[in-house]
Amino acid sequence: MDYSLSFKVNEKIYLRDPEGTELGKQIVKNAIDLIQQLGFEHFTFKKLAKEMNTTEATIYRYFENKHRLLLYILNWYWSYLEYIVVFQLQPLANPKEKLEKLIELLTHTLPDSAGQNEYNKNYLYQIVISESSKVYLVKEVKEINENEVFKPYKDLCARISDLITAYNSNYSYPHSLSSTLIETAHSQLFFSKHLPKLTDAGKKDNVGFVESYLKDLLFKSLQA
Amino acid sequence: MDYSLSFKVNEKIYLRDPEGTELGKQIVKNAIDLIQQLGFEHFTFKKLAKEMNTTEATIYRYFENKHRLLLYILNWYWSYLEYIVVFQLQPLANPKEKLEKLIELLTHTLPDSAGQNEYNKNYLYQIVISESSKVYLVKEVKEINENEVFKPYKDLCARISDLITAYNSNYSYPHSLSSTLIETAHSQLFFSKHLPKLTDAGKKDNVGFVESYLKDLLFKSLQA
DNA sequence: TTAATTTAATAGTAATACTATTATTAATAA
DNA sequence: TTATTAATAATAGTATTACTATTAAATTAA
Repeated sequence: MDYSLSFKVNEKIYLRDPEGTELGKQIVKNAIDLIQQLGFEHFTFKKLAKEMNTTEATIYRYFENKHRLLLYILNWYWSYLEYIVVFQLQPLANPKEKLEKLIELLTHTLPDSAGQNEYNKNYLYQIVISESSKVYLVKEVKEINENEVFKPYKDLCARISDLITAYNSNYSYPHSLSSTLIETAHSQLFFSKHLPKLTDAGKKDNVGFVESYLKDLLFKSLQA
Repeated sequence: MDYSLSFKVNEKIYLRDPEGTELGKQIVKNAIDLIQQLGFEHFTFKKLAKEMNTTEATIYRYFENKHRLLLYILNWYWSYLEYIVVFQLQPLANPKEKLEKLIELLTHTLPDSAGQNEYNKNYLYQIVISESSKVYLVKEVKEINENEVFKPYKDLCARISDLITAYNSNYSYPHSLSSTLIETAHSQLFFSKHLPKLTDAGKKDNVGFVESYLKDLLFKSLQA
């Protein structure tokens, strides 16, 4: 098995493949750092260019705009997460254990793998929590979706859906429950940190709290 | 009982109370129409001013920026929704009926009430679905939250939490479940319309689908 | 070695977000 | 009633952002 771990992100997302050049990889790496630092609204190509000692125009040759760059980063994340889910659940014996492990993966930073790419996984997960919904909550969602750029998210969702069905084949909402688990992991982590009154989290261990809450939600939903 | 239905929105949100003048009311009304039409990213004060035959600077005298204007609109929505929830559930006999009615309210456009204000409730609900998370998913959330501008959302959440506890006093996550129901109502409605593979919705009646899904999620979570 | 091609930088423009100043209108006091 | 003050809105800006056309430099191919 040829073990080259690279995720071919849908080429409709970029103008020029950032994986193809050193400069391209640096753009993505630095973008992850800067988006997490500034937030997506305050992130601009000019600031990114300055950070990298290059020019705005150079970045525009790789990505049409900052929305596409964010979409690229999230596609990479969703693809990587699906890969991790598949490989980390594979050795587990039964559907229940698989689902428990899944929740743990959904609520944590991506584990590092034998790593060519050197994206900061913690920053990446912060971006996923705070910025990911901004790639689809836009008026242009229809046109954007036409190029299959949300496929990795849908694939991940379908994968989780299969795990759910394996655990309880009578459950009627496996895809909705999958997307709810993903989205709720993010929103509850965000709320427990910034707007704790919207949760039941205590002062410490937000991650443990969200994990418990989601496991409760999941397994009660799947009770016969 | 003096039945003047006006929601005093936290005055930290605006520079000048839009309820205080005819022009102010028109700004909010037209903003709701235009944000729903263009999406928040493409909405600008210049476009709003043009729509109303006034100037950008005039709108800046009411709201510091478009984020504050969106926050104002959502505060109004959350306050109104809490009011509707209280009054529509009050006559219902038992906690189960109340929770069922709650889900119906969460998944539908606000009902019109004996109405001075003439905001378009359908547009308002579309904004809630597509734009509401953008008011808190920002780097400045801490500073923004310090002025209590998310209080109506927290109050609504606390109110729902009480209904949950009334139904099952042993449930450990009433606040988180409340915010999950609210957020999931929006995301599942959005997904079933624009990214249906993330849901189990059929071709028609998305609202009915989301309603069923949320009721299933809620009552299974609260099973003894 | 020259020509073709790729790549990146310069130098823009149009739109957006916001503000300082001035003009106009309305309210109040003399 | 008129003068003064205060409130309000419009004009005319600036700085930043988002994006592009053109040119220069570097690389590769003939």
